[in-house]
Amino acid sequence: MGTRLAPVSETTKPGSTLPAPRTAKGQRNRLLVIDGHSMAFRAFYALPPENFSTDTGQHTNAVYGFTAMLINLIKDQKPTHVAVAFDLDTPTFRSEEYTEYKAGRSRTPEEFHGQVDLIIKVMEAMRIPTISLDGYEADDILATLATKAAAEDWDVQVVSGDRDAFQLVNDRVTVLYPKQGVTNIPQMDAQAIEEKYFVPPHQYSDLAALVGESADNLPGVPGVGPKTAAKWIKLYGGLEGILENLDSIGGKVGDALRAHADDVRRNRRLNRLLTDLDLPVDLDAMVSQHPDRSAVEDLFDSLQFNTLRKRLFDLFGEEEAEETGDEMTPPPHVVLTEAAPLTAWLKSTNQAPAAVHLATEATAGGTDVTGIAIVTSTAAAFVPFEGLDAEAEQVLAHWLADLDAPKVVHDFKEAYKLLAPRGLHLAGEVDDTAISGYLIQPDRRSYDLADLSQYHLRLSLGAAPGNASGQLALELGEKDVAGPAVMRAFAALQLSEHFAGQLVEKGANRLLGELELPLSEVLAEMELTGVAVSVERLDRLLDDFSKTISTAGAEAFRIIGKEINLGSPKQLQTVLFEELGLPKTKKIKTGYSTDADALTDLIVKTGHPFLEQLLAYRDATKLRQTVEGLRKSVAEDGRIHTTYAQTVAATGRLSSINPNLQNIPVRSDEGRRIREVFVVGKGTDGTRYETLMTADYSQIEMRIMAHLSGDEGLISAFREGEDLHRFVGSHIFGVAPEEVTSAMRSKVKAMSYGLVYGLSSFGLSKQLAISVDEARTLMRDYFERFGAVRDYLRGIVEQARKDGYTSTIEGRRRYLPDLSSDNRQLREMSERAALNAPIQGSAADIIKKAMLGVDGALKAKGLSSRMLLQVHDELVLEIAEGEKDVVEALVREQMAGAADLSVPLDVSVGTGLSWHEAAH
DNA sequence: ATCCTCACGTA
DNA sequence: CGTACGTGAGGATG
Repeated sequence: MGTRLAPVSETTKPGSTLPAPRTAKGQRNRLLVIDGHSMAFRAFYALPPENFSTDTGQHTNAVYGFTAMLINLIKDQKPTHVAVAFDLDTPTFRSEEYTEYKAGRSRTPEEFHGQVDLIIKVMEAMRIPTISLDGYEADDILATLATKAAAEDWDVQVVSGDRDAFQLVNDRVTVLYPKQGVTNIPQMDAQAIEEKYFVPPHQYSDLAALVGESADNLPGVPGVGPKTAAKWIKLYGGLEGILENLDSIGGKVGDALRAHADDVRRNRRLNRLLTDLDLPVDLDAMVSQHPDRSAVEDLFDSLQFNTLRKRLFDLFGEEEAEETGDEMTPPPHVVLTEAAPLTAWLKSTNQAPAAVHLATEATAGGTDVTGIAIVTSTAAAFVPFEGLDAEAEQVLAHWLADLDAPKVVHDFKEAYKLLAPRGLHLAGEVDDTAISGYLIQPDRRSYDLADLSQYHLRLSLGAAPGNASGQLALELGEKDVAGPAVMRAFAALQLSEHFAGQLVEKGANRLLGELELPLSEVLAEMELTGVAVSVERLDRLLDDFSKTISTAGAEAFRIIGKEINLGSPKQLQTVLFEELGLPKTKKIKTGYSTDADALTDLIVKTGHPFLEQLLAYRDATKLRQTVEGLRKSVAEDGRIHTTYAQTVAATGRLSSINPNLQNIPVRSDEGRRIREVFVVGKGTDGTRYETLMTADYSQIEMRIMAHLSGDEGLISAFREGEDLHRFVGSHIFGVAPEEVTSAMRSKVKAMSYGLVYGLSSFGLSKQLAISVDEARTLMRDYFERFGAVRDYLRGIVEQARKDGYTSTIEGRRRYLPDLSSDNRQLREMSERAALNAPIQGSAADIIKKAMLGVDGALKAKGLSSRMLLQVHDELVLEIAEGEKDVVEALVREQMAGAADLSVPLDVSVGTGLSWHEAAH
């Protein structure tokens, strides 16, 4: 949405209604006005477009440079008022008088397109007015504003790359004229102009009329430069005097002047900036405001301006924190260390929802809990752990574990894990604001409490406790532990109330209460448990892979006759494409790709021996890297404790970090050896574990596709337990199932899975190394046989475009606003996401439900076996002695029963002493 | 120190 | 010109 304003016919308000020229602080107002197009162009040429583009191919170098410049200017100049003026593409009075005006400029480069609109959007998000006026140039707007503001005794800074602005300079007005790029913008005051052009600012336009301005395609008098022009101006008191005394100027330049006198008069008419336009915006509307946080978040997200976002928020952050409204403060808190008052306080909450936030402190070993803040809508308390008497701890422990004491926590799983080692069990969770925030907006970058509070509540929490400023306070012995923790608990409570309505509106309440919240405790337990590894095996693998690396590396160096860093794509590009002169591969941002696909291609084409060694080297380094990471992650207890991120994947999947146990190699033999290091653990409190068990869904995504599309063919294939790809292949190729060759089967398999991702015939052709024609025929035949699949896929996108979101079988939504973007790449990306989200997301729903079921069944039966890992469609369990059969039965039952689809959910189960052995 | 790009592992 | 992730190295930037 643009803010370009239509020309106005009414006169603007008289100057008397302008705001007082002085701010409350008694300082003079400072207006910063910017020539938008001119600075956008400067920024464009200062930064290489190829380094600034979004994933969708929109170039952003001008937007970036402009925004960075603006942030710097605001920081340095501290204006009280800001505005940006833009030219329109319509004719101006200048081009109407002189058709050649600004002609001869080279066409705007392709990469510049769209960037001015984006700059306007940025201005909107920053709450800076943008002004343009039909028939006039931005410079005229600047001149009018500068004149008005100066008349009110304001200071004015005009930012423009156009020298015509120099005529505006006076005691109050300076011009910031970029020398080079957009970082070096010297101030041009009267003195600077006089030094450079030998005339005072008010006569600069006289001089420019004589000399000419090539940027505007205004030719001057041949042979006359600034020095001559200045001499004449001085002599005759200005251009008027010169033109009156044309005849008395001698020499060749005198003749030239007489010959071009009309040009000079025209130049002077055109370069005079108008200072009396009727502008539709008052000066007081330009008062500097804080950016619209959420708009900036969203916009900078799509522009991928991560650094700038930080710089912008840093700039406004401090002030904003000061301005946090009084209504957004927690109730005053009491500090409770004794049992009686604690009991009384907890009782007085009357079982109203209480937000719980842990005060923590970073220690060498990790994070220590120092106390707990408990905040209800009417009261707040802080319970420090130090000095807490045993009885009080009992009271606290009881309350924390009380299912009837409803609690709001931000990141419940983390709190649960922090309390567990102290023997404290956290229960009664009614909301986790990280998760509810995620369900409402599943594609946010961060669900940090401070970010969410800022975004949803406009509440600034300030820096997280435990940073540098906290440290300083600690040294001074006055660290306030309770205050920040209470504040954060309060923020979580506010957020929870804020989210309640939205959750209902978005149909996410059940998903939260019945799936995600209970799951967070299950995940917490899995993370605490961890998975046992054999350090000996890890070390052996490290050795083996290192040997392969040295051999392959040495051989690679021998072949090319020198040593380079094989891990540097840049150096590889030089060797491959320049020195060895191999054929070019697919283009990437920084040149030509050296990825495995490209290298394999090159092997086929050239058979160069270096490539093979390089691939072997790459393989081995990747594997070693994985092993090294695992090695570093082994905890004291000999187990690896991953962390599951429950609010990261926009589709509803979990992700695994520190380390990622969801991407342990499985496809190659060498890679699979890594799965041998994950072993059954020893067990502790009397329980002995005998084996690992893996249980996975077979072809869950295709089954969901069959269910959602209702395709009779697919459904009956699954119901009859046929080999899906063979079945589909026989239909597409028109042969009996047993006549489907492995080549046919793999084509069909690729296509089936491709469909789930929104694969195009082009993509299919590339993946199968067949012609686009053949791929197209293949797809056509597929859809002919399985028409409901095509209808379903089409319907998904249509529905999502209409609703703005897709839904999974459990009602989990993914919002896809870009489905109606006019940027094709953006739109098509969203279309593919729309195809995939219901399927991937439904699979995520199903396995999450299954995990709750398995966990519940294990507990109900009093078994000691436990879940360790989840890898999207697979669960890994550690089986206690004698429990194998009963666990296998319950796992099958719970996993298969996690959803009621029109096709069965097949589960395959295996056991073994290592993850590798347990695979099947 | 911090950010981005490339490459590559999984489902 | 196939979705969803996380990690680490190199290299450019501050």
